[in-house]
Amino acid sequence: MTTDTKPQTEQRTPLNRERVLEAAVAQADQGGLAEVSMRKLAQSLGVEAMSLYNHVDGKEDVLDGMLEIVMGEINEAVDAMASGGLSWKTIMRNRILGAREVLLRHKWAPRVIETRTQVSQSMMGYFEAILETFVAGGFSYDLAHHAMHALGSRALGFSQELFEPEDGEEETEMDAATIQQMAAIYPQMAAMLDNVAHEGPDTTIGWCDDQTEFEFGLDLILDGLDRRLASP
Amino acid sequence: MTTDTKPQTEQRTPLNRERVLEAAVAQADQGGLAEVSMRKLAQSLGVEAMSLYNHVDGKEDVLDGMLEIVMGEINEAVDAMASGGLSWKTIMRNRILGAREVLLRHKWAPRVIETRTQVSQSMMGYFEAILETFVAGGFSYDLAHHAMHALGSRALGFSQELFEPEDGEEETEMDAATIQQMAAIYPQMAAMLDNVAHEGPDTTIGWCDDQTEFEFGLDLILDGLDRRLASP
DNA sequence: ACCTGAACACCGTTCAAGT
DNA sequence: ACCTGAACACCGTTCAAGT
Repeated sequence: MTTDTKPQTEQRTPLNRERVLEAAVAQADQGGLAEVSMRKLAQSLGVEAMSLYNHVDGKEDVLDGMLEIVMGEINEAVDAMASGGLSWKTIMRNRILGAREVLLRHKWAPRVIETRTQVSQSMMGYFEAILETFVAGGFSYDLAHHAMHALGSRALGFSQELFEPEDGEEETEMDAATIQQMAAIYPQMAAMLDNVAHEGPDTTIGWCDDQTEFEFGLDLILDGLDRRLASP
Repeated sequence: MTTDTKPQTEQRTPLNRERVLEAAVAQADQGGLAEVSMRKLAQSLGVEAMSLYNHVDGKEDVLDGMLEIVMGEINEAVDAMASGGLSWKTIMRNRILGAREVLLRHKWAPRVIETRTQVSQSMMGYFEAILETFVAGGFSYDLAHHAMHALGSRALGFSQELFEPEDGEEETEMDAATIQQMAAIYPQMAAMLDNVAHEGPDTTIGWCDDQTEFEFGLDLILDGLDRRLASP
């Protein structure tokens, strides 16, 4: 090993925190959160699981770090949107829909956010910017506070969908027999499904346009806030 | 063993699905979801983990069953509230706040709901009743559909709180130094915290009245729906 | 300074064996 | 019919040992 040629095991970049976290994000983006175990993550980096502990404090630290990357992307995408001349409502809408676009690239992120026990720096930064927008729009701190609670996870671009199949899962197709059976027990549900389904191309439980529904709910809240701002 | 006296190992009730699920709910209510592993659950029933598989299909089936119990409680508490003469908005509000009360007794339930891949019978029943209320209130199926998406998890009585510490965790107390340090980086956040904190008794991150905030957000949405109903 | 192997204390689950 | 012990394939993590 006195030559300059590569040894048979190529490990020129000697692994560091950043590379570990980027690998974790890539892994989760591709195969879901289940693919991010210390062992599988190490394997994807060509190393043993125990080596990761030299660069990272443990599994929780990996998840924290993954979110830092995502929040970084969000803040980057969203800070450009606070251009002057627009109403607080437009700025807020753009910001939140911008955050949503980033989260759609990292579908695992909401589930990780929900399990954090500490608010991270970058998340605080995001909410500071949100709050700035409210205050600049004339909100009292009290109303701004209510507003942030009312938005909840919608501020970050996601909402709890209760009928959504898991990421990898396929949507449950419904044949005519199933629908008829359902109609007997849940007549209103069946009628609504029938009504909405006929507007779309196919008859599935996943018949909803997530983007449309997200914007409907968001606008409902923003309009509501606008009204309380006008007449407190 | 020909006598009628108890044998030394008392196992007169010979274990069944219902008892397993009830034990699981009790376990989770008391010690959190982490206490519901097949092994620990079995131990609390005085039995080996493998015995559970005689009454239950596996861990996922246990979680499904636990939710069935919770949804049963919700439906029971809530069905009494559809009394005639009240506006759809009042009925809906009472229903949802009723569901919320049940979920406050089972803090683990939202996290389980989020991980379900199939919509259960009792959950469908709940949403059927919600939908009935909308329809009886004059909603088109289209608007009712939007409304249910807009409510999201709020329909069941919970909303994604992003700054909430984990159930067992203690709230992060903030001393004057921390607040001052925070004020430098997040001035708006600090100002809002300061403003809201002075209304309450103590200076903590958990300074928010969850019930008040939940109702604020809920009313924002219900009022918004009312307006779209009046002028479509 | 970084990586590793063996080990520990947990998971959920299967399967053959007991009564 | 119900329960069990041993085993399998996974977790996250610690610790002493290697280079």
